[in-house]
Amino acid sequence: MAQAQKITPRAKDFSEWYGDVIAHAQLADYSPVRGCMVIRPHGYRIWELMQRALDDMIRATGHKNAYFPLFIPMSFLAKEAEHVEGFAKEVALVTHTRLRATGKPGADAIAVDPTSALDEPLVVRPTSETIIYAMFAKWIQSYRDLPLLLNQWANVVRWERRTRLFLRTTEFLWQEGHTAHADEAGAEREARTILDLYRRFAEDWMAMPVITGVKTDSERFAGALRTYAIEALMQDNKALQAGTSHNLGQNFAKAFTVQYQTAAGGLDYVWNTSWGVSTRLIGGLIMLHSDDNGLIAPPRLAPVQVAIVPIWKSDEEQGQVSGIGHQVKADLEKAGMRVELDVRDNLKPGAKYYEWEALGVPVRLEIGPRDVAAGQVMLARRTGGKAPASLAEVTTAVATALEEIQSGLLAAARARREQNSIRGVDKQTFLERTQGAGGFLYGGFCGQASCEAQIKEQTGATIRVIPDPEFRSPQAPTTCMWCGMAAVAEAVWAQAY
RNA sequence: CGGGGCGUGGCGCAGUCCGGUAGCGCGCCUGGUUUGGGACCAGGAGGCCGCGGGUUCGAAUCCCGCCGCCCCGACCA
Repeated sequence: MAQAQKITPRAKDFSEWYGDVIAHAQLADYSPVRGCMVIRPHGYRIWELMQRALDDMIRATGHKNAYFPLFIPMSFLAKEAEHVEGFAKEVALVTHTRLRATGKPGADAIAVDPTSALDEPLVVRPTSETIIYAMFAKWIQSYRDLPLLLNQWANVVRWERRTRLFLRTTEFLWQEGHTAHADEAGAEREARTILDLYRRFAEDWMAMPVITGVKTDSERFAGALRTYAIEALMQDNKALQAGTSHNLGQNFAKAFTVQYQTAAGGLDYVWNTSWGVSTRLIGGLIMLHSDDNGLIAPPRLAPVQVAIVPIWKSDEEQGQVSGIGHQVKADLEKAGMRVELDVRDNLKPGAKYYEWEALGVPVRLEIGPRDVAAGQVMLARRTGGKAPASLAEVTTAVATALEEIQSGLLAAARARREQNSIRGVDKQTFLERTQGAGGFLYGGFCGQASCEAQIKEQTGATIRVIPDPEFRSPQAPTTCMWCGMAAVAEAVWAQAY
């Protein structure tokens, strides 16, 4: 019996499983350049669906899209002290503009033309604060120009030492929002609005429950006053920072002289925010929902929501079930669903099932002669379960299934997260969990950076966030779970991607 | 940058210890029979054995040098 290459089970090796799922679901492939990936059509479609939903939400909150250049003068990066510090070690530089033929054979046939050296090297953007605020300085004169609310969809490059498909690639796609406000309250409100937007997107579209909160200084964005984040817990009990929203204060405004005249006639610096989510979200989606049979895509972001597999023996049956398949496909598409009809005749139905499962398709409809006779189709859910559905009401049945799968995935992920969250940890429990099962560990924090650093060094766990009130434990911890000194806040620790 | 693996048809691997001119499974192509959970038969296509040197009558295999990739850590969306 022919068997396709199997996906490594999660329990055996989570990393291998992750890579296998991506390969089997045809989401991405390794590129010839180390650390870069090719996003294949099935993976890119997920990104497009994410983009569409997020873009609608970003517009609905008053933001406009723009596009800033890939190249940034190197000197710009130096203008904000913390910012350089944070990114200097991972930027790609353009130093020359030409190659020349050498007349040598093979790989030596071309070489950098030394006469083409740039006077000032260009940085390939690792993020766009510097170039955007340089432009803001030109565009903002008066309080009447504020707030300025922009977003861009772009690629950025960070020369990370170690990469991982979707989670940390040298080049990645993202959206980065950049705004300017007249006062601190405006910037703070904006940073919070976006954090909430990200949270809604994660939960409503990705079926990914997140906890929100503020980062400690050590995890703060380079150049920001405060960094807020949404954090999700993956199936292996490691945390994923899924999105960040920064209140930049006046740091960049001062570095790039972004000033405006106040209503009273004075001159003041603007308050900025920046925020982003990236193709990393796709990695989160994979690690959150998928199983040993491959991807499980939440219906709202599934490139294919319904796969129809006709089953036949004779030519006559083939014509019949295919005909009904086409009809069902048309009906579902009319209802706005993304549908594929699998009429390939070189594969048995079972082989097709495995394929569509690996691709993460939430609902599969099987139509065979027996179903035709009974006026029904078989509706199989990627998350488990198979039942007949009347042909007359198949659209409703599928729509219901998709909604239930979507909400079921969110509920399951939330239950798993809560099961793997421990509140009120003491040092002993903390050590046990970080060496073993992992998960979100809630406990008191003294606020000392040195304590935080020691915990990281000894356990690999970091404070993911100081959680927002909604996520805090009913009883606030009074002492630091590590050093025993008075706690200034409750923190959520985890080992993270 | 440290640690561990690995580079052999598209993919996954065997062959390497003990040199003799490349093999298996999947996939692919053609034809036929099949089709309710990964079909079968027959015929076929496809390989600078990572790269460069060396030893040898002869190198995937031995020696020297290089390069690359994946996984694990330190750094990060």
